[in-house]
Amino acid sequence: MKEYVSILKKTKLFAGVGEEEISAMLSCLSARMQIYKKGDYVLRQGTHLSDITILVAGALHIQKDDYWGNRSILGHIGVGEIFGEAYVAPESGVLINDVVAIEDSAVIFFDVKKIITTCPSACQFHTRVVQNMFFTISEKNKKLVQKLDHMSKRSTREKLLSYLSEEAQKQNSSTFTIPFNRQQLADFLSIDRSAMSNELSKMRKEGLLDFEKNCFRLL
Amino acid sequence: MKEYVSILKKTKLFAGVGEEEISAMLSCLSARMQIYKKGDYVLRQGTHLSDITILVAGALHIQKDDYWGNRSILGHIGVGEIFGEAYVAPESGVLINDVVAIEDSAVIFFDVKKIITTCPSACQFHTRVVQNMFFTISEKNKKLVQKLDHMSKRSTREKLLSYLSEEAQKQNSSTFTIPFNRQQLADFLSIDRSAMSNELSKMRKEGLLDFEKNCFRLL
DNA sequence: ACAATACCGTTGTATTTACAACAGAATGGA
DNA sequence: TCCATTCTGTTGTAAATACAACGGTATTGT
Repeated sequence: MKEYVSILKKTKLFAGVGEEEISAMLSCLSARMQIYKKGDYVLRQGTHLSDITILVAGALHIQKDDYWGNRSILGHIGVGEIFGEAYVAPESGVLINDVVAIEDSAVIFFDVKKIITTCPSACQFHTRVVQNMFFTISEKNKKLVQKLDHMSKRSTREKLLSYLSEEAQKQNSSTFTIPFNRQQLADFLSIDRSAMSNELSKMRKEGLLDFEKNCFRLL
Repeated sequence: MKEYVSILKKTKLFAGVGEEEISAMLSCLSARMQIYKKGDYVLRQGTHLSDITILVAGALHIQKDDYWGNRSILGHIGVGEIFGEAYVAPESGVLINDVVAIEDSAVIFFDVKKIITTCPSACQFHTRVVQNMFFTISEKNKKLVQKLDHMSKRSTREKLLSYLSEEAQKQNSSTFTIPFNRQQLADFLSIDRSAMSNELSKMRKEGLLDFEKNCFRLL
């Protein structure tokens, strides 16, 4: 786990906390790490989770497959992001999505109860981490609201533009890359892949945008 | 504000805290209350918010209207529920939705920073409230994930069944009422009202469910 | 009590989307 | 390098949805 402390230091969860304090807290909070190969399930729908988790290497998708194999992707988790935050409350029930490694990945699990019930004055930086976690979950919340905003659009084109605009804004550039291939983007926006490809082509013809692979530019 | 302490006592945010402690905390946290008439805007898209808010009377909708007057409803807030939790983080930006009173309502605003930065040992129950708020935001998070689950369904029928099933489960009964009229339900699920009415009728004919006004029964 | 308004279901038509199939390009492994 | 696999854009058709319009029924306010 030691090798990832420098990664943790850069995350929002540990913002303002030094590497040594992080190391100390890892044992104090009885954190455990797990390695996954591309394609492995990190968490499975229907199971319980009482940990908060943070990705320190690789990338994950939070997704769900129905009976007919139709997949819908709830979100993409990059290095430094947390997940499982919707299930920290007691009686929050079971997971309603799978979490899958789309690259070789490493995940650290923290016992949530230890984080929030241990007296914050125990470690000097504990208070800070509690605050950070608070804000992180709130940000996550906003992300979900934004995704709902895309999904509430009625047409394929509107959904695409809504999502791409947000990415451009988030990456602070009209040229940006997205963490999805075509099928994944379609599954993320809950639209048909071929219809989406079609719409992208039309928009390119109309001069609204340009793209190559997963790199896009809004015009 | 005094008259709503008994309401606050029943909320998840103040679970485990007595009425007297709540009264004490209200001033300690410099809470302020605001009254709204049906139809009033509680919060407006594009503005900043650094408070966490709790509804103590009435009902609210979190919604958004586009240029053409098409409305989409993100969520319904009932008495005891919090809102604005997605914007407590510093630099979380401006609101992307309006919050509107759909009945005469009363809202209490708390300064988030005071809640989480004041030393939790100051008031005996402060720690408890911080934990409660933590869990409440997490639950809110789960709610959003569930709504995304409905919205990711491809057809009108699937969206309806997904939503109605969740309501039945939440209210622990196959007979239940929903807090929306038809137009609002359509705006909530991002589908066409007439198509929805049509689909509901079909499902009733098929014996899948029954309904009258906003009272439904799954069969 | 009555008028005005809002709500709900229904229908028909135009538009959009889903689905299936395919070919060329890119990618990855042996 | 070559073969198998995946990824992407395109097309045509079937199916679903959006939109507009309408009448009947509640609801509201005066």
